[in-house]
Amino acid sequence: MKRRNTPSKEAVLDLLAHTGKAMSRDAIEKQLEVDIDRATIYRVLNRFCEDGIVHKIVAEDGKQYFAVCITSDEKKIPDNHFHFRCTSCETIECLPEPVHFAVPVGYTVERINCVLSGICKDCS
Amino acid sequence: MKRRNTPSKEAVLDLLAHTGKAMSRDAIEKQLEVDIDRATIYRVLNRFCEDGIVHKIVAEDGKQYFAVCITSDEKKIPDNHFHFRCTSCETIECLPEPVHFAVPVGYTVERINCVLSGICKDCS
DNA sequence: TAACTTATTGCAACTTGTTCGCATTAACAA
DNA sequence: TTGTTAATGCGAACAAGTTGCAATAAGTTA
Repeated sequence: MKRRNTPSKEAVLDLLAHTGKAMSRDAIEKQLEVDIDRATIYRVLNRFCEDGIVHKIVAEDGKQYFAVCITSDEKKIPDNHFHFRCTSCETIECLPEPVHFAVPVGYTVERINCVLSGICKDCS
Repeated sequence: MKRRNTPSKEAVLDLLAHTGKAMSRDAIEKQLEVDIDRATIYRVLNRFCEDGIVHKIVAEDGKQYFAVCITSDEKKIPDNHFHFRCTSCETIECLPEPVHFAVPVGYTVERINCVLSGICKDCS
């Protein structure tokens, strides 16, 4: 199933690329000038995830947040990185800090979801 | 407000202590012989969290999981530790692996929520 | 042991995040 | 220009978690 370009996809991706932070569906919906349906936003975002254009983080509030993956050219953010969730301004950003871990023998890690939360530099 | 001992609290804590893993509310509810209301289970668990008896993890499925905190005597699990979620047997366990991280200046970390997911040794 | 205070429970209703079915619309290739 | 089918909007459905309230029961005090 080949992908098609639509105004919705473009608007969402533009927004994510500009803010640079990880955003929840309702944050995206609010910041968009155009009105896009809830379900559509989720579908667009999940498609981006499948295509490796954005990645999804689940914070301790149980909500999904989406952020663009940094392209390999200007790779400032490693594949496995920490995320920082500011409980004051309610934003989530990707930290350049890579996640190092080791698991006991026999365990296979397929995905990681690491979120540090607290107060960011702008709010402290 | 002083805490009271009730059969519900005891049953939930016993279960968590025995399995040693982090469990979701519905897993707890299913494994209990006694019938305890959804809301009650959440209230019991959240009270345990407040009292520092159990800790809460939010996995990438957006659900809350609760596990007993290891007491300081036999401290095998450090305060900040990784969690491993097996997507096959759907269990979450605390790993002895501590989480090491550094944040940019100006950031204050108050809580961490780190979950690795994949296949555990029993399922591989 | 009886009376009393209030933490705890069960129930039902509610909120919120996310997904799904389906008919309609619109990319884009032929 | 036409045809295929991916993408959308809408409403309903679903699930996790919370909340209000009246009823129950722990544990303290008399």
